[in-house]
Amino acid sequence: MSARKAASDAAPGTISDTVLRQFVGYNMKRAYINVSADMSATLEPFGLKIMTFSALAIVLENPDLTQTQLGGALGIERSGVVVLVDELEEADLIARNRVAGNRRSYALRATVKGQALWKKVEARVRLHEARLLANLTDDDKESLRAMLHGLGSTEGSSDEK
Amino acid sequence: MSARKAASDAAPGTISDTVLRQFVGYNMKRAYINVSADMSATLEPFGLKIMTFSALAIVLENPDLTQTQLGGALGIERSGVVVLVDELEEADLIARNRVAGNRRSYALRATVKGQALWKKVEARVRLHEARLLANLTDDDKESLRAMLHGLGSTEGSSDEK
DNA sequence: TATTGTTATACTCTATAACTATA
DNA sequence: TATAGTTATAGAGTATAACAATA
Repeated sequence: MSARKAASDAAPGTISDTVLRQFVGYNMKRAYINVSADMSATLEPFGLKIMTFSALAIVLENPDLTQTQLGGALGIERSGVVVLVDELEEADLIARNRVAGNRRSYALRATVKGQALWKKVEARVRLHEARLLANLTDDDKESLRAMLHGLGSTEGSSDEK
Repeated sequence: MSARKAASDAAPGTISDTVLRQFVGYNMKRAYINVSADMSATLEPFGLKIMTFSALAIVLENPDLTQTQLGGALGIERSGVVVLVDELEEADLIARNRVAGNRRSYALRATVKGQALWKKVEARVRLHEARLLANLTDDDKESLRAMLHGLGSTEGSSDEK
């Protein structure tokens, strides 16, 4: 017999992915699938999804911003913002306030209920991330966060020299 | 005046996301959006997508594996594997070979064309990742890759104590 | 004319469930 | 009965394009 395993009758777990695991992108995709699933499960009891959670955070930090600005901050289109804001408004977590002198846009602001919910959710998410990253030192966690932040900013380094 | 800016008439770029950026998960999502867009653009000239690229890699590394095994390695359902394998077979990059003694499953194997394409694509993707991570030291790149690998394995640390 | 919010639509990715042909 | 592959379908998430109201 050769050293090559007969993959077709081997157990599922014996399949290797050494080549793919050399790429940062592949590891990032697999990591994000796990992290986002955990995050979704954490938010679900609060009636939030990843994007409504994110939108709520931006609105709290930037009171009276417009929907277009919210979309810019979240990196999504205006049409997508409508859905998020609808959902948050429906849950009475943020309000579409009219702004004097400009009837085209809204001034988005978190409600008292939205502020209260945020405090609870934020604490819960922090706890959850701490568990998720329990294997890492504090330095490693901060290093990971910072490197991802660098990769997640506006530029994509696509082709510009 | 106070330190609070009037967000509603500020330029779009002035919206802050300091709170969200504290979370690893948010940075990972934003990073993955950028990285995957870059990756897709890199693969497109080769007629590959992220998942067909990944599937090709797994098949090359595990000749004669089954579709179910491929799905296990990629973390997707069997029904999704069919689409990927259809696409790779259509492009003559892998073949669904019959296996003696079991007419239920296929033995997947890369074609000569698939092997040749892989060499070119792999080199191109490596180059691309190097550019994407150009701001990081070699140690940082490896550290990032390893931490993501740790987060992207089977366990999700959801609720088990 | 340009901008803000909105709606309708479509596309990508993936899971679920039901089916077939084998075992 | 159980398994491998397949098919149909549905859902989530998001983008594109066209539109109305307003600037």
